[in-house]
Parts: sequence; C-alpha cells; structure tokens
Amino acid sequence: MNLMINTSECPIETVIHVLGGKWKPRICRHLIESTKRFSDLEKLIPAVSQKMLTQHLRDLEREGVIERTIHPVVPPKVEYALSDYGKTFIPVLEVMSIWGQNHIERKPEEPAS
Amino acid sequence: MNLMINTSECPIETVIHVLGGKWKPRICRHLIESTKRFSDLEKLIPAVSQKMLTQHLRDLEREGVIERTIHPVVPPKVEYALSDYGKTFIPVLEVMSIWGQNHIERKPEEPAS
DNA sequence: CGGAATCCAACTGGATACTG
DNA sequence: CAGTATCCAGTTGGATTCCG
Repeated sequence: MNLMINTSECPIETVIHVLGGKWKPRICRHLIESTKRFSDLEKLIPAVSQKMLTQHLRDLEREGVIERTIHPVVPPKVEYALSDYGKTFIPVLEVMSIWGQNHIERKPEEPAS
Repeated sequence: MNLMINTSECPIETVIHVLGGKWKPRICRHLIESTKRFSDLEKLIPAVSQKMLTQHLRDLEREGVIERTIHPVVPPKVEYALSDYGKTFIPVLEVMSIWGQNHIERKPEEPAS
C-alpha cells in the first residue's frame, strides 16, 4: 500500500476534486448506465439547475472522465458519455458505493438537532 | 454492480461527505499510519488551522471513522486513532489513491489561465 | 435544446484571540 | 496541550433572465 504520505499531491484529494461537486456523483452514475442527453440528465436529476449541470459536465469533461458530442442538427442535440478513461473510474465508484451503502445503513438516523 | 440509481440516497455522495473537508483525506492517511496526537497532526499538516483540524476530527469521529482518547494527565494528551470501523475504510482509500495517482500523472500540467 | 450571464444567499475555511 | 469563540474572505451553488 502506498498512500503517498510524503508528497504534496494527495491522490485521495484528487478523486474528491474530480467528484467534488454537488451533482457530480449522480451525473457519473447516470452516465455509467448509458449515454445521456443534457435534457435527459435534467430529468434524471430534477433538483439540479442548468447552470450547475453545465458547469459540472464541463468539469468532468476537462478531467477527461466524460465526452461531449454535439450533433449538428436542429434542434441541438448534445450527448454526454463516459470516455474510455472515465470507464477506469467505474471500479473506484463501485468500491466507494459499496462502503457508502454500508455507511448509510450503519447510522439509520442522525439526530436532527 | 449496484449503483443504487433509483434511491434518493447516493452512497458515493456519502463517501464524499465523510471525506469532504479540505483536510480530511490527509488526516485519514496519517491516522492509517498510526495513532496521532493533536499536535502531531498539526506538525504533519502545517497548513491546517486549529479550528479546521478540530472540526474535521470531530466530523470524522461523528462518522465513526476515528476514535478520540483523552488521557487525563497534565498537560492534556489526546490521541486520535482509526476505529475498527474506520479500518474498513482503508481499502476504499487505497482504491481512490491508486486512481488518483494515475490521474495526477495523466495530466502533468493544467494551463494556468 | 442546450446553453451563457448575472446576481445573490449559504456555506467553508482562514486569522486571530482567548482558555482549562 | 488541546482546544473554543469570533469575525471575515472566498467559494459554491441557486434563481432568474436571455440567446443561437
């Protein structure tokens, strides 16, 4: 195991950075299932604003995790898909998901106060 | 694979929440190595403020990931250690760390502008 | 349809001072 | 030593409006 304790770069923070936006985990999960249009994601994540959806998609694209394909038709059609590189992220998300599920079940309620 | 697409709870967000503070990944990495005192962590993470170190330690304790032991001596001695439950988190951090290392190497420089 | 631009509220984290 | 308390700046995200 190498946790890179002695480097200034922290790889765990890197992962947090890639996923660290309010809607990025959900976007990734939906794109793992299949390619989605912008409007599909809006329907799948009703609470997200257009601004944040756009911004987080741009972030994930810049990280190389997803790919954006513009189909030059009217009305505009833009599709988002996991890139090949992004697919290497799936096992990481799986491991996180499994621990997270267990963690949710572990604490059935948080005291509200 | 079960990514819990259809639940309102998102287990990936849960992991992000547990680790989602500026210094939490580093705190966890140091505590994986060994039990540490408050002042040890301050030395190991020079840039962290007392306020944030305290707050993040409390957060991680509340999540059950770490344990806080007060030794009733003068001067005060408080030790932080990974709990048994927190040790179940290590493999998750490892997987994240490996992908993160690769991701750092993948993009040697970000355009500053 | 798929955005961009603007303004604003909420939250996060830093600096500093004080304490059992 | 190991905190707590307060104030403040920066960042994140939401609401709204407008556009090719």
